[in-house]
Amino acid sequence: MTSEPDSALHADADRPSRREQILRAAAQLFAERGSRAVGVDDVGAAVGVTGPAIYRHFASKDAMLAEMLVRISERLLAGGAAQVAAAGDDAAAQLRALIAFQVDFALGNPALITVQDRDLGALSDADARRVRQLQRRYVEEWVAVLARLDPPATTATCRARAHAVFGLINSTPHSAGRLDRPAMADLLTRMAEAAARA
Amino acid sequence: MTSEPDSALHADADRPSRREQILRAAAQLFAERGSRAVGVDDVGAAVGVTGPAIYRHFASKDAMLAEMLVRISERLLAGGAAQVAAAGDDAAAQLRALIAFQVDFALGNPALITVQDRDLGALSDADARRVRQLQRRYVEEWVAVLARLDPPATTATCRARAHAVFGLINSTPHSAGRLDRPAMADLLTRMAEAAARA
DNA sequence: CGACCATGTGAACAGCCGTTAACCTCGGGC
DNA sequence: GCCCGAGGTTAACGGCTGTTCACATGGTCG
Repeated sequence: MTSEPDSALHADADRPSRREQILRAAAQLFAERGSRAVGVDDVGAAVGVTGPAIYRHFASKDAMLAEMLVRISERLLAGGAAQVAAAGDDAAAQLRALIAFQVDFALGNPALITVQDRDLGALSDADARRVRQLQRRYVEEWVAVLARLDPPATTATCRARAHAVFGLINSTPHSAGRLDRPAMADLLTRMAEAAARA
Repeated sequence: MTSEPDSALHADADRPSRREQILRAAAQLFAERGSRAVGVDDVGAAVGVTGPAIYRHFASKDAMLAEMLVRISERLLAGGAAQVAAAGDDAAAQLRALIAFQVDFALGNPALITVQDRDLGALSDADARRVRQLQRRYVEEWVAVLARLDPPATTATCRARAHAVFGLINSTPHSAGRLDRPAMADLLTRMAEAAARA
């Protein structure tokens, strides 16, 4: 499930493997219409192939979605941890780093953000558990930083704060387009920092 | 489509009409699993009837969803406009009123909030247009207030700000439970006000 | 050269689910 | 007392769609 010779070798190459093409196209379609409303034929057509060809690369449509969501969660968790580690011991700097990271991710991968919190429910119990665990660990990264910034606050409060900030930043996909990316990044960053301390 | 003798007469009575029961149960189920993953039989079972009985009250499953979303949008728009009107001429007070209103709505109707932005895509083009128009008018309510509070800001910026604040407040459903409602309301209100001006 | 594996195709299957049809029942007005 | 409409029920249809199957093809390696 975790080891894929393909993706390790040329995942983001100029000519990504069919597998990667499919995952990307599927993410886009899932974000637009919802995973349940997208047929296997649609995904195939998006990469110039018929529907059943998908099964040469994935065990099932659900497996596709599962891999997609697990990857996102892993990228977020790894990235978040890295940001905190790289920001030194200053909690304020850590928060800024986390926010910048999340803003960048959300603006750079609107489709993934959308799918992640819309289609989590479509996963099998086992897969959903796995994704939720990764998400929780990512949230804990934030909670730890927020707790250091506001010691008297309870953990529950910090968690709620973190979720609210996610909501703020991840709202991007719903309002995309009107502002160019740098301006949007700037605005979201300022808003998130203000909200995180309120 | 808009006139319903039933709902006008005893919509929120102690014993709501079957229609209302169905709409409520459906909202709950749709929020939990997504409208596409919920069967007509599930909705029926939730109110103690069989699936096809639904068709005595709604033309189709889609019509159910449509009515649900239109109603939410209308409630938000009407409520928002009322809040602004009642807050007098002070833009800051208007913003506070809008935030309090949205926070209250989100905490009081988490299922509706979830369904509204997850299942909009499942509507027919005509219905989707109608809902989006109502939503846009509600957003404009916010944009007008935000513009008065920060005159140099462009309309696009204000719109982005409004969407971000919605994201912040509406994140509630995803993090519900850990904090009791008054505490959550307080936290979200403070965060939203801080974010709206950043 | 020949065998093989990866990849793709079109056809067919199977199950789910929205919707309809035909039939029941009960409470209330002429 | 009878009729009728509102609201339910069960059974059945029909389409959509995930998945599988049998078969083609083309590059690669022995």
